[in-house]
Amino acid sequence: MTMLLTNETVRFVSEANTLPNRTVSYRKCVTIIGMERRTGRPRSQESRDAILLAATQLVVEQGYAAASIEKIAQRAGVGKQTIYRGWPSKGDVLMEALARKADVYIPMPDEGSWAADLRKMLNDSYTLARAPQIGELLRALMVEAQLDPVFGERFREEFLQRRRAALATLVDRARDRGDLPPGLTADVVADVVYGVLWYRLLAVPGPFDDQLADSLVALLTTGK
Amino acid sequence: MTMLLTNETVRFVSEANTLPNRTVSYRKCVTIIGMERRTGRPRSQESRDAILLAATQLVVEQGYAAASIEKIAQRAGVGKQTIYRGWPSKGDVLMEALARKADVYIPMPDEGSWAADLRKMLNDSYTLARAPQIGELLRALMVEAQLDPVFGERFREEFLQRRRAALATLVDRARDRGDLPPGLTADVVADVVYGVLWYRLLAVPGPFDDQLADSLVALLTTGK
Amino acid sequence: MTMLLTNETVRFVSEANTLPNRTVSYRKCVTIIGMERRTGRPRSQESRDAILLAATQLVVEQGYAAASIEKIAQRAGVGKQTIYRGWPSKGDVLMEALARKADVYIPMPDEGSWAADLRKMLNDSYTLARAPQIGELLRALMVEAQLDPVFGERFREEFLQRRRAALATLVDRARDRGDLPPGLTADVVADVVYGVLWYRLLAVPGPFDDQLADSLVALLTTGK
Amino acid sequence: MTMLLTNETVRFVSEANTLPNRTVSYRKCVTIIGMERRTGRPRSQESRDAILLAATQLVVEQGYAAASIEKIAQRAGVGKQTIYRGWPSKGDVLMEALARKADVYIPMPDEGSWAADLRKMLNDSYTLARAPQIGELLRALMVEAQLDPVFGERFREEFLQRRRAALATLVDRARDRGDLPPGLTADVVADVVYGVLWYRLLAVPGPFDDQLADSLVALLTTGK
DNA sequence: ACTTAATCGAGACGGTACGTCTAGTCTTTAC
DNA sequence: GTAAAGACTAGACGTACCGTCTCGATTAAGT
Repeated sequence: MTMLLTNETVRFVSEANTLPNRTVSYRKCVTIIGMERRTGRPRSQESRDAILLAATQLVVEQGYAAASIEKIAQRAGVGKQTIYRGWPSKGDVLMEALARKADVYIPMPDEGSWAADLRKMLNDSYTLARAPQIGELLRALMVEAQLDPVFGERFREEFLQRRRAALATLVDRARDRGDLPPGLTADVVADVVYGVLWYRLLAVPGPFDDQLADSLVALLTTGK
Repeated sequence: MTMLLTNETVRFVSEANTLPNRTVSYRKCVTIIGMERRTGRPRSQESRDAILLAATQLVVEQGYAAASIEKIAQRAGVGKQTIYRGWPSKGDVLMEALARKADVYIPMPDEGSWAADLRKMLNDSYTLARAPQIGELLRALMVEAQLDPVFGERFREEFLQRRRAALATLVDRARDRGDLPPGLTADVVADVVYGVLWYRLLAVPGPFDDQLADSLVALLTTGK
Repeated sequence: MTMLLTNETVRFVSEANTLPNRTVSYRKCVTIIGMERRTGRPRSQESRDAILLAATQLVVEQGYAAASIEKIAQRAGVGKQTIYRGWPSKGDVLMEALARKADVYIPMPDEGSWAADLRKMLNDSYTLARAPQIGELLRALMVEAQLDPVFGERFREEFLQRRRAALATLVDRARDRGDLPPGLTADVVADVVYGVLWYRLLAVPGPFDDQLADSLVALLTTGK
Repeated sequence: MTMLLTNETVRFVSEANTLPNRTVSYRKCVTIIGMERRTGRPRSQESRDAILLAATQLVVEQGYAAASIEKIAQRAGVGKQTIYRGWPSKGDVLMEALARKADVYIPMPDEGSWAADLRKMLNDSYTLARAPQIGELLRALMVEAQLDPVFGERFREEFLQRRRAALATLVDRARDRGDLPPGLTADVVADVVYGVLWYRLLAVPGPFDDQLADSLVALLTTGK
């Protein structure tokens, strides 16, 4: 069988097999799924790293508006084409940069009670978002998702929805334990938890404080 | 006959019998079709209106990324300078366009109880945001606030904070009535109400539904 | 009557009236043919001058291959768009630069005899081409004419043919005087005179010497 | 003795021994001068052929500007490196392509008289240049000689000077026979003959006609 | 048969330039 | 006396090539 593998097909394949949601070069993928390597010079991992580092630095130091492809390439000491070859859009660069930065493991606590689970989840998420580099990247990603609808779709599916799904798992577990306040659905919990997170990131300059987390826990653990 | 021929008029004339769908400055147009020409200066308000209309249309029809100052000016039949003269940034144009569109009066209901007040506030806000033109403008404003920090500051103060303040008034009134669940502060209420609103606007493509509003009311009216 | 006016038609009009063969902006053209001026900021003569100077310097100092639009703009302290606005191609920039340099008046001597006229014409032409800056520009123009066929057509019509025509005038006058060797046509004279000129410019690094001019005069004044 | 052989040294050697002026791979050269052959995979003659064919086709079909190394390699089904390995510049590829096409033997007629020799030489040269594929290649070579001075030097020495030398041989022979018009030197003859040839190729779109050849013969055979 | 070594196609690498678009400013003429 | 028109410098966009550099695979010659 002959088959033409592109980044697109690779991404599809990797998702179909529930692989990690990073943009994956076809080279790695074919290694993973056991096919032969492609010809030609392999993509440079050093260049990839330099690009992700440069993108992160620019966003953090000078803001998203200053993070042009041109400047990223220049700071990374890389040709522009190398960026276009590796990612379908600037947003995807940032999404992978964020994944690198915060190894984006989605916390799946099991602390024994809904209140403790929720508290842990909130702490993890808010601590992450409070880190300045992470916060800047998150804001940039949300902006890019609005400016580039195609990337926006990817961002929602690969980033936002996964976090909603993780929270839904906690909710399901709480419901099984009979721990969940009546009338609370996974969607509402996610809307409140992530709504407040993003709203504080984008709309209110101040940081998250523990008091806010306390209030949310109280809100979401109180039966009617 | 003396006649001022520009590339634009010429192209318009040549297309006049076929495809009149180009943007044409009204000034030239009225000359061609024989109406009285306007003289003097009282162009200002019409230009403002045309600019706000053009900005709204572009954002709604083609998305924020397509709404450049250049295109707004062209569609409005206006010089770019007229825009720069009237507003300090593109975000401010959009903010005024939104104000025109939704007459953005901030609802201050007094329905007799915290639950009813909150419900009314939620309904008003979410109905507004659900209107497609308004939603697009809001998304554009939040993007611009991230890209242009100076405008962002203005947007927070003049738009976001006012809405938080209005909600705070309701909370204060409820507290005075002894109606408010214990442990609930105006800030937490605002974070939840507007957090969910913006999160649904920016991060989740689906519309707000009444069920979500119900859940939020339940959440925010239940004592611990 | 409807009429479509473009820069191209304007150029045609200006040529139809045997105006100087410079690329002419429509603004100047309508002035020439008596129409009103256009609105908007006028094109900057200083920018035009800087562009032509920079182009000449780059061609002369670093050779034609180094004379990119980008470098010309940078050295001239000018936006690229200003170049694209003013000339349809890089070749046209060089053609105008040459016109500036050598005020490209086409010598039309009348020395009383075919031999003297020819000698004068040869001296003028070869002296011009021998000047290093002129020679480099001429070589660049001929290269560009090969690389860009559209410009090539313009170059042939507006530059090469005019010089052939001037020489033809001398030949006609000589024939009227009965001064011309039999069997010599204007085309053959032009092919020999300009053929040798361009061949020495492009193919033989050495300069033109007076001896060569002497030989050509002898050749073209001798009856069979 | 150990010696590092490169294409450059090989060319020097081959020229020092007045071998044919084709670009010669060192493999062939060392065979010629009797050294041991190196190991490794031999260069592919099929690739060389495909490259020359592709280059010729691209120049003829789409013009010189379209004949990039990248497109030549792609059309030939060849890696770019194979081209860079075989020729020092694009001009050299074209020079060999021309040699293949027109087997570029330089005609050395001996027709018994200066007039007949010259006529034969003119006919041969002009017939060749009139062939469309040859003409396009010649124009491309002259352009490349201007753009790439290093190749230009090679082109002048290996191509242009050889043709001048051949013509000079005819002139010498004529002078020996007492056949040459007085005052005519080999250089002047070459300047006129090849000047007209290249000028018609580069500057005048029309073809060479026999009448022009007649006129040149008349011009160059007439004593003062 | 096995090693050595240079070539092959392929294609990524850091760069430069292309021609277009927009930002925000500046300068005319028209009304 | 302001508006439209549009030119100005500046710089990013995404694409095409440049000449170089890996890759795995191929192809002889010399063990």
